[in-house]
Amino acid sequence: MDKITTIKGFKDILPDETGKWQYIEENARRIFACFGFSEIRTPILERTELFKRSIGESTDIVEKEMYTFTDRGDESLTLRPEATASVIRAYIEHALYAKDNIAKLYTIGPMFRRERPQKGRYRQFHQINAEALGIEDPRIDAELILMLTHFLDQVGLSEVALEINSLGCIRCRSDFKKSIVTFLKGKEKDLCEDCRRRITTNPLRVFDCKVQTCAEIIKDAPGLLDFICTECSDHFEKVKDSLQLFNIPFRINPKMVRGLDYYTKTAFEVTTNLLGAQNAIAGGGRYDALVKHLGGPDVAGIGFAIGFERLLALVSMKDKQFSDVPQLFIAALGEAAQKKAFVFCNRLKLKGIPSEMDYTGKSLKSQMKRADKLESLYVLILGDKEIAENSAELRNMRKSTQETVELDRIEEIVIRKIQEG
RNA sequence: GUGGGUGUAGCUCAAGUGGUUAGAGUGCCGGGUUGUGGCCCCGGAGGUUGAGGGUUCAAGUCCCUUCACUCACCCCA
Repeated sequence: MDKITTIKGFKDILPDETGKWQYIEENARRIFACFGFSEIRTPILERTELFKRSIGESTDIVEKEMYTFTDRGDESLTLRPEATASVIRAYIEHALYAKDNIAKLYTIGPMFRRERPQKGRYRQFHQINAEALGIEDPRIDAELILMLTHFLDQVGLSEVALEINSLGCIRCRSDFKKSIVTFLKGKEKDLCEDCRRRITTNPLRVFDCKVQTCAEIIKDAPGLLDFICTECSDHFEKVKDSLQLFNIPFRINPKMVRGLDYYTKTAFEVTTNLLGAQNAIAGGGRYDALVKHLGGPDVAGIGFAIGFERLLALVSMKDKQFSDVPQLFIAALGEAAQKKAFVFCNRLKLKGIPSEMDYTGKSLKSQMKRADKLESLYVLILGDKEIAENSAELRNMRKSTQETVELDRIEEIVIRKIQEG
């Protein structure tokens, strides 16, 4: 019989890792709440049309990376490859804009993309997303970036860089696209195969092609930042000014092009060089046309996504205690002692004191070993001798000290000891 | 989808050019102590060498096929 295993690119998150996951999540929740964000949870399965319309038909995600299937009859469904589309869908569907002009939302959960797995890339991966809807002011761009960098700093992430760019609005970007296509016309034969394809699919992508000859050619092309309209460039200036108010270091990367069609104006990425080929640990940007494009009101938006697994890989947390250890382990010897131990052990749990015992009736030595392995603070030794004398031995495992306590008062004594530390 | 690397005990890895019964560390279980953890000492369990086929007197080792993992390209978190 063959073993049944996880499918390619999917991972179990095992008990010794979940503490770290919770630590990251708790920090995100606390900090995001402080910035006025509320949690939203949306389904991981959506109608395929949602992603086609928001992310863009000709993007890699939609063209070849989605888990799409036909549900029984004829409806096409897709496991979400990213969160923003779902959040906006919910925002429109429940008319959240009618309750408040401004909505600040975050969500944490799994995303799915069917790519070849490699370091820092999985087919099921997790993201922490934040979206601010209804604010056009460039200060919110900076505030969101401030929240992101503050969060990364709080969870102990260093050696990361912030890169920003402006992609222009729908109008100036499409003008720019045209000028790039014109520029590349006639030079096709010197471009790599991918870039020849990009001319029709996504000409801006030629900018970050790693092939030497393509880089040479595109070097002389007009830059997006020189091309954007006054409104967009004004917006970008204000974002930069606001970032400087908080001394957030950033680098302008005019070649940064984001992979989703809906981005406009401000785009940003937090990168590292410690993760191999996957250098982006967080990315985001403004998407002022998306809400309307998905059938909602004409509302501005901006958001970011943090790659959970990539973040975890970078955060060193060896000094922190992530798992709860039992405060008391009861080593019981013999029938009568086990019965007493069982009652006592569970009474402590009901009082909120983590306690453990052994049900196998093994030797005291092996029970002590288990208590040690669990890193229990105290061990209560309860045997026939103690039962007969109406007492028990209470051992402090850290200090290796031990004392005899009255059996009738053990509950009270143990609780006091534990509270004293 | 394309290319490289790697598959041996739960985990990390050994086994010159093919050659007895595939080893070690760690972890697990037990003993050394009739009822006391860690350190130390001793013992035990645990393997279809990823799978299938081929060459050979003989394959963990060589050849073919296949699968898995992994890194990279593309793209992205």
